[in-house]
Parts: sequence; C-alpha cells; structure tokens
Amino acid sequence: MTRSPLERKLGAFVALSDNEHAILDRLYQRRRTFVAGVDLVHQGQSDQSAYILARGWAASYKLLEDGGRQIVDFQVPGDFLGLRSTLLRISDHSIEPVTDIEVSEVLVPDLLEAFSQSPRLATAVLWAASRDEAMVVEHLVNIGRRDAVKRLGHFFLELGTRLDLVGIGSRTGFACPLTQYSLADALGLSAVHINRCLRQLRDLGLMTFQNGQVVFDDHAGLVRLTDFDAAYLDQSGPLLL
Amino acid sequence: MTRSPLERKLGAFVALSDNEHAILDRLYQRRRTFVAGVDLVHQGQSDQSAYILARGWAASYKLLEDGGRQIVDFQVPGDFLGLRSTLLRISDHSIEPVTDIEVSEVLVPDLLEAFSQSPRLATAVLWAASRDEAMVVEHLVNIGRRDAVKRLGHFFLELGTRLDLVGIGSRTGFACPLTQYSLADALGLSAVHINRCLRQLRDLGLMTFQNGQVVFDDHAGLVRLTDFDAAYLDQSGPLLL
DNA sequence: GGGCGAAGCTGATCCAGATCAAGTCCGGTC
DNA sequence: GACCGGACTTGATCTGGATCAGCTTCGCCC
Repeated sequence: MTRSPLERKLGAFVALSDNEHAILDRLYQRRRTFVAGVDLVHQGQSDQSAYILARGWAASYKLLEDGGRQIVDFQVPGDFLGLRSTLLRISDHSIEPVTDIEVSEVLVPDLLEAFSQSPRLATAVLWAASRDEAMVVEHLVNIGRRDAVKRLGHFFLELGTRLDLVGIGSRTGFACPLTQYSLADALGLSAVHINRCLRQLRDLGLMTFQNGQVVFDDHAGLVRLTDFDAAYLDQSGPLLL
Repeated sequence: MTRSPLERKLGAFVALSDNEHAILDRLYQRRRTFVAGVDLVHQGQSDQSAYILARGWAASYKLLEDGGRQIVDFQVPGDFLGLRSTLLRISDHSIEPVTDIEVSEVLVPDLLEAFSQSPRLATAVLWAASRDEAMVVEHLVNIGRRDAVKRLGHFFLELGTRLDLVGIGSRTGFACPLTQYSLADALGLSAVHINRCLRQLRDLGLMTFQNGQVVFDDHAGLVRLTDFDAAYLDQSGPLLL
C-alpha cells in the first residue's frame, strides 16, 4: 500500500491504524491543480478550504500596505496549505504557488468529522501544526538575530532537511525553484544583498545556489557557521499513544 | 459558575458543554508558582509538562550560541506555556517568567485523554494553537518588514488587544512589566534604540511607555502609522460544530 | 546615609545592508 | 535574427540602527 506524503508525515508522529489510514484517504479525494504565480488564497478571504500539497512548491506571505511583502514560509509536498486560515475562519495571509502545483482539497467539516472518528488523528494534526509553528519560530529567530549570510545559510539548511524528510533532495543538495527575489522577501533582505551573500557563501566554499540547484559544498561547515540545529524539525519516530 | 481564562478563551471558539467544562476543570488541578527571572523550561529539555498561565507574564525565547537571544512571544493569563514543546517532545525554546507567575500544570497524557473524551476540545485546542501561530507570524512580519518605530508601535497595539480580550487593560492603555531590554530582545533591536523610538512615539503624541504603564495617547493614529489589523487575533465568537 | 546594581537616557561614531543606477545573460516569440 | 522581459550581477552611495562610552535616577540593603 502506498502512503501519501501527509500520511508519511503524520505516521512519523503517531503509528496510524488501518482504519485511520482509511479515514485519511477519504479526506482528500478532490484533486486540484493551480498554476505558478496565481494566488490560491487571498489575505482577508474567509471560508476557503484547506489543502494538502502533493506536488510543487508554494509560498505563504503577508502583504503590507506600503507594498512590501514578507514570505512567512514555503510549503513543500506533504505540507498543509491554509489549515490555520480555515480554523481562524479568515485568512491572515495569502498563498501563491511558486511552481505549478497539485493539491488535495480538504473540507473543514470533513476534517472535524475525522477528528471525532479518531481523536488520535486530531492529536497528530495538532502535532503537525506545532511543527509548522516551530518552523515559523526558527524563521523569526533567523530574521531577528542573525546577519544576512548566516540567515541565508540557515534558511537553505532548513529547507534541505525538510526536503530530505519527505524524500526529495539530500544532504548534498536539492532542486530549488526559488528566485533571489523570493529569497529576499522571505529573509527580510533586498534582492541585491541576497545576490552578494550567495556569492560570499560560494567564495567561502560552503554552498552554491545556481540555475535552480542548491549544492552543499561543505554541509558541516555551513551548519557550524549558521548555528543550525535540526531539533525543532523533530523526527524521533512515532509516539505510541 | 466562574470560568478560568483558558475556558473563556476556548469558549470563544467553540461553545463548550457542561461536560466539556468538567473535563477541562479536571485537567489542571495542580497549581504551581514560579518566581520572576528563573526559567521554568529550558531549551533542549524533554518530557516537561505544559502549563496554563493563570497570573503574571512570561516570555518564551531562544538563545543563540553567540549569546544573543530572541524573545518569540510574551504570554499573558489564559495562554498555554510550552504546549508546543510537549507535543514535539523536546523543547525548542526556553520560558522565563517576567513577573512572579501562577500556573496550572497540565500533564500530556491527561490532555490526550481529554481529547479522546471530547474531540471538540481537541479542535478548540488546535484553534488556540493556530491563534498562537498567527501571532508569531505577525511578529515575523513585524521584524522582517517594518522599521523600528512602527515595529514598536505595532507590538504594543497587539499586546493591548490581547490583554483587552482577557479582560486586563483597555483601549486607553495597560500595565506592562517589561523592560526596554526585553523589548529589544523581542523586536530584534538594541535597547538603546528602543529608548529612542519610545521617545519618538511620545513626541509624535501617539503613545507613552513609562514607569511600567502603557498609555495610548492616540490609538487611531498609532493604528494608522503601524498598519495594525487585529483580524489575526480573531474574536468573531463561538463556532458551532 | 552611603554604596550598589538595575534600569533608563544621551551623544558620538561606525557599519551592515538598503537604495540607486547600470549593466549582462538568458529563453521566448514574432 | 531582432526584440523583449525576467532573472541575475556589479559598483557607488546613503542611512537606520548598532555599538561604545558615559551619564542619571531610583530602589534596596547594610
């Protein structure tokens, strides 16, 4: 039996029963696709549904009235899109596909129904939400207290680790569809400065990002420089309830 | 019947039954107190329990190996302390009481047990976690894209709104036990600069923070300056499941 | 009442990163 | 094959906020 990315992710937290797998399978039968660059959720929108990302990359961001934007996080396969928005009933952010993406739609009532059928599923989803929050927190620390070069290096290390966990990419590198502009919006820097920092990382022999390809030339060195600690991504294996 | 701050908060999301109130009451009978300045949770610690803050203020923060620290969020009565850490099994952050605090201890197994007795409670807690995440996200945007004065103003407006919702403080101001140093650690600025920005806000006639007292001299003006929108704090009333 | 430590305040200087202004180097498209 | 727009690159200059160094004020303790 093949498992979806979500089932793999939740399965890493609680050991799911056959019945729970069946409940999850029923959750997302509605397959949809969205093209790169066109928002699927708008800030301020209400009553939209949540999605589970099956293929491609997306970005969640907030727009400021002065025109600036802050990318809060990127989503990769297996991640929820807009789960928080549906619970809060109004979306506090927008979501834009970075590449063409494929998602499964999850209707809120179905999700709540699944929770009442299996409270352990509710706990697993709460765990997934906590993990997402931990990533945002680390992002906050990154922006608040690290200088530009460390910030950039740390960002790529986190991304690499996340992709590793869902089976895309590895310790040596990964394919990355982001532009220097989106990196700037994510890291609170200007695109020009991102460019210079990428060069620095290259010159230091630590990592390379060119032509949509990230290569960790010296993974250990980069970890050392950026004070990266993957603990918050938690992958210690299923908790038995 | 008097409700605890937590029950009030969760009750704002789902209308709780008497039975659910009873389950919640059973959750936290263990009252504990901690003195200001002494961490109750350490980064890297595992197996600690979660708490619900009943009185006083706390700060959750992360330490960097270069000695810097980033305060991720402040907690006020009704907020969870360390909920995320217990789900992730290892704490990714530390928690320090800003004032002497009073908390109720919540054991994880009890919490999971409560979820299986009432899936609606699980949903309500998931909602509370989403709300916390929304605050961290807004904090991220604040640090990533707003200049120091706006950042500071926005911070105080959020805090004011949160306190308003739990019945402490009001539209005109609130008592605030934070030092300029802790503000600096929260906002990714230096304490010196916080001092100058506070003066600016005072000179602009927008707000005053002196002697542990925040006064909004021109609430509307401050909202305008800082692009503050309380939508992410969601208080549209109970969702009926 | 004197000493001491935390918090607050202020001025002078420095620097990381923004901004401005030109480029180059694609891949598409007519 | 000329044109165009998007991503990337590079240099010159400017500036918000850090850092350093010292000051005051106040509460607390002996």
